[in-house]
Amino acid sequence: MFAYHASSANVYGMSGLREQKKAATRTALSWAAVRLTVERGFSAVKVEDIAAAVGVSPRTYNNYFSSKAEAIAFRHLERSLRLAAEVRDGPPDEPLWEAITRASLRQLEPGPEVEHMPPQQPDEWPAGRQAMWAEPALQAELLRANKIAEKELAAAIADRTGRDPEFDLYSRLVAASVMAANNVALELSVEAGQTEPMESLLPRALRMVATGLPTP
Amino acid sequence: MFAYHASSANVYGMSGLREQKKAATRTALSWAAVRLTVERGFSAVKVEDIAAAVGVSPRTYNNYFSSKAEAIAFRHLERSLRLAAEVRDGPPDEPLWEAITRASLRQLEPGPEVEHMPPQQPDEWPAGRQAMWAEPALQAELLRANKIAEKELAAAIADRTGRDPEFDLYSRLVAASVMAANNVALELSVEAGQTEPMESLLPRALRMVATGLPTP
DNA sequence: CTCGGAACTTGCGTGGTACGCATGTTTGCG
DNA sequence: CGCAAACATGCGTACCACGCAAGTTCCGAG
Repeated sequence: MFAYHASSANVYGMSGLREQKKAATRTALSWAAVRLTVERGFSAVKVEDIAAAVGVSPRTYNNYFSSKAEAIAFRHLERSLRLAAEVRDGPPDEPLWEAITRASLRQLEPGPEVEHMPPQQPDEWPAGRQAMWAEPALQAELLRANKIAEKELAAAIADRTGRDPEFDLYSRLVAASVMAANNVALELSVEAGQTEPMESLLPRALRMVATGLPTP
Repeated sequence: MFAYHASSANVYGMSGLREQKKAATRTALSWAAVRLTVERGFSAVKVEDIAAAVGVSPRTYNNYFSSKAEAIAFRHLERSLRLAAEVRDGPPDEPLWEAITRASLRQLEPGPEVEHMPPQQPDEWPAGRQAMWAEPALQAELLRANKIAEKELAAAIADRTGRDPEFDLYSRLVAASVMAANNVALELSVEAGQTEPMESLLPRALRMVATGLPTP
């Protein structure tokens, strides 16, 4: 919880050398956690391994993340928070749903950390990735990351439309529905047998929730 | 994970005396976990306490639930699964969104287990309840329960509308949006300062996601 | 430049959790 | 009635989260 808040602060303002180092360590830990989990499986990865892979003590690991799942979900959280930030910082005259669609599509682009991409067996990556998502403890933490981002998104939407972010039903419903559309599109595209690319599936889903879901 | 699946089986078919006892024990454990957590706070409750309150060994507790959070979230899961079941088992000629609204409102009614209601200090209950929901580990597990129910709901909707529950975008979007509306309405009503009762807030939210969310 | 305090890292110790395994007990069914 | 499967339990193990105190690094004021 603390780690989450501290991190979101780092995403925006990291002035000193100290904070840059902290952000780098947190990112490295999260990335190592993901990589090792995909390679070996969740329960086969010890906290000690993750810490060792980054070169810090296990105790330090727990200063950044309060659980194994949180470390893995951190990258997902950052991506989701970028969506909210994109909506907030986009051109103010842009129609709301255009901003949302643009921001959602932006999430698909790989972040700036993929340069460290070290999958030694890229062909084994998808299977491990799928196994990772199937882990209950992971699912729970990823959903929590989504909800944190949803709260930010609701605030951004309330800002844009000049509403009280605290008590407004519309902002919250839009935020929740947008996250839902994103998740549904992602799940569908991950599952085998789906041919439609995210670039068209995601806007389609967003248009559906925006215009309504009458019984067909 | 196993506990969740076994339980959903019990909700529907529990024929033998054996299965009834199992269901009773699981419900008792879950209820004890909730009660103790509300009274004392999450981290102040040991697994040992929950097991002792029900009269089983700590080891048996872990045969039913694989974590403290899972036990607490179990009641929430059951309620959410009832929503999906209501939609599935409602009159087939009922319009989809009417069925959804009816099923959602049905969730608000207290389940059949409230007869065991033992809050000794009912005035302290709301505060403890709110503290419980604020616990990160709990949030994560509750969200996972929601997602499990969402999957069931999507299947029920696909059934009703004669679609393939596996690859259909519409069913999943409706299910996800309905859960989102339920959650948003619940959150708003729980937070202080909200005067509108759930009985009108929830249908309003559902109508909004059903008919669309254009920029106001 | 340098020095003092704040922030960060680390090792140690503690309490708690999850679960495999083996054993005794209960239940359902032929 | 009696057996096989399911279940409860105790024990032991590995792991994890975190408080505390000591050492180390960084930043900025003087």
